[in-house]
Amino acid sequence: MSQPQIDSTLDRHTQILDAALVCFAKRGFHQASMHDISAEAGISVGLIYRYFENKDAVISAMADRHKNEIHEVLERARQASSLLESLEILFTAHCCEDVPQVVSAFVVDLYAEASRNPRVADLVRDVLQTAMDGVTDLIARSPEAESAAHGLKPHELAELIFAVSRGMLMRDVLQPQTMTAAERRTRQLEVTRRLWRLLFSEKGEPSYA
Amino acid sequence: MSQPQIDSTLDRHTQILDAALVCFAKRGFHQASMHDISAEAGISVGLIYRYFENKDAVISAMADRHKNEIHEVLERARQASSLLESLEILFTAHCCEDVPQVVSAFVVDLYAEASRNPRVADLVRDVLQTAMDGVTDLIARSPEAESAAHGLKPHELAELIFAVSRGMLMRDVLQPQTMTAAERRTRQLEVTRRLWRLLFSEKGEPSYA
DNA sequence: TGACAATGAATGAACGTTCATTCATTGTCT
DNA sequence: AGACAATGAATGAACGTTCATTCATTGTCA
Repeated sequence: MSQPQIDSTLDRHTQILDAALVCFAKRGFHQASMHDISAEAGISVGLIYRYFENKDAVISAMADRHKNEIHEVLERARQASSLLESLEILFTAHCCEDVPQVVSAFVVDLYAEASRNPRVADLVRDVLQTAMDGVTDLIARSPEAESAAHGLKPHELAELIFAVSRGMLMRDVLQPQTMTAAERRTRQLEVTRRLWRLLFSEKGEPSYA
Repeated sequence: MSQPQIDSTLDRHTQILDAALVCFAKRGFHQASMHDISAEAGISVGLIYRYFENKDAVISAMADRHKNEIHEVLERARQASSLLESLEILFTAHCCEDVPQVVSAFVVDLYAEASRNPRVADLVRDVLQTAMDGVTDLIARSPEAESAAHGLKPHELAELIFAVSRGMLMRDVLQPQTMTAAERRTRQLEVTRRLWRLLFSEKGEPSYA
């Protein structure tokens, strides 16, 4: 009744993008065809073009949505009660079972695309900068970080943290598809805790609070 | 004179693969056409098919060559006189100015490809495992690693090191193309030294030998 | 209310293009 | 001449994109 048009339009958009995410993760941006996406979404090809100008626009919209999702993850990380917990949220965001917020294969593809598409590169750089600023801030405010950290500045630590995060994401795409989201999550958490121990625990001191 | 056939065949192979690397890095595996590659190599399309069964075979051969290059890098790292130097070699291998041994965009693409092509995934996993075993060994033998390392085992340290390495590689593809190899190298080295400081230096102790 | 007009979401066959691949032909040696 | 390297026009499949057409829904009259 209320805004039936706008609602259904938004639904169509997300419906198409959801389908696109599946297809892109499965076949990659340029191997996934518009027919694949329409089939996955259960609609006709032509209808996609009512909502997106062309295939590039679908890719751009996906990238934009990714940006928003990263911001949400960052917001959740910011509200965590400890720095370790924040890191755990950041490192495991891409292996959620429910809404596949961030799918590893998609992100790796996104970076690959960024390497040759300046528009995508700008967007990814922007997302990264925002997220890194957020974590830098998180570290600067954190009591744990003060004592440890080997004399490294917060932004230097953030840079390392994000490097590890991206690196684990890349590692994740090599995992056989049989691995469940829960198993991936466990692996990620192990590495996160090791990194945390390295970054913020006193030498020799056991790191469990 | 001596083995003119085998020699020229080998040359053609590397000539085609060199061209393919340029094209793949520039456009990606599936956007780079066989015509692009033939033009880059300065030969005809048909000739590629004399040396490679099809496009997939070119991609596989590229992956194989990447494997060998990684092995060479690892060998160089192994012969370094200190662990720090080894790490520096591993982290900067992809921003060589001369022979572009490992090009960031290509490797990111390789991982993207691995996420959907099991053959490529097996190969990349294998390369990674070998390299990580090598570094684990390097760490285990290193005198620096004994005292520090926060109680982490060598293979856990190696895992972190490779995560950072991959993460920096991903970061590298976001750098504007205007950045020279030397500038990239400098950036990489900065991060490498920070990581090293974190991993192996005594708390508070300045890390320059 | 019931008949009819208008709308625009949705379809999918068709179009032009691009691409991987083939192969008849040409060039280049000994 | 014979053998092999190399060419690039030709082929057909697959792709992104378009658009004439359908039809359920909504609005408008009597």
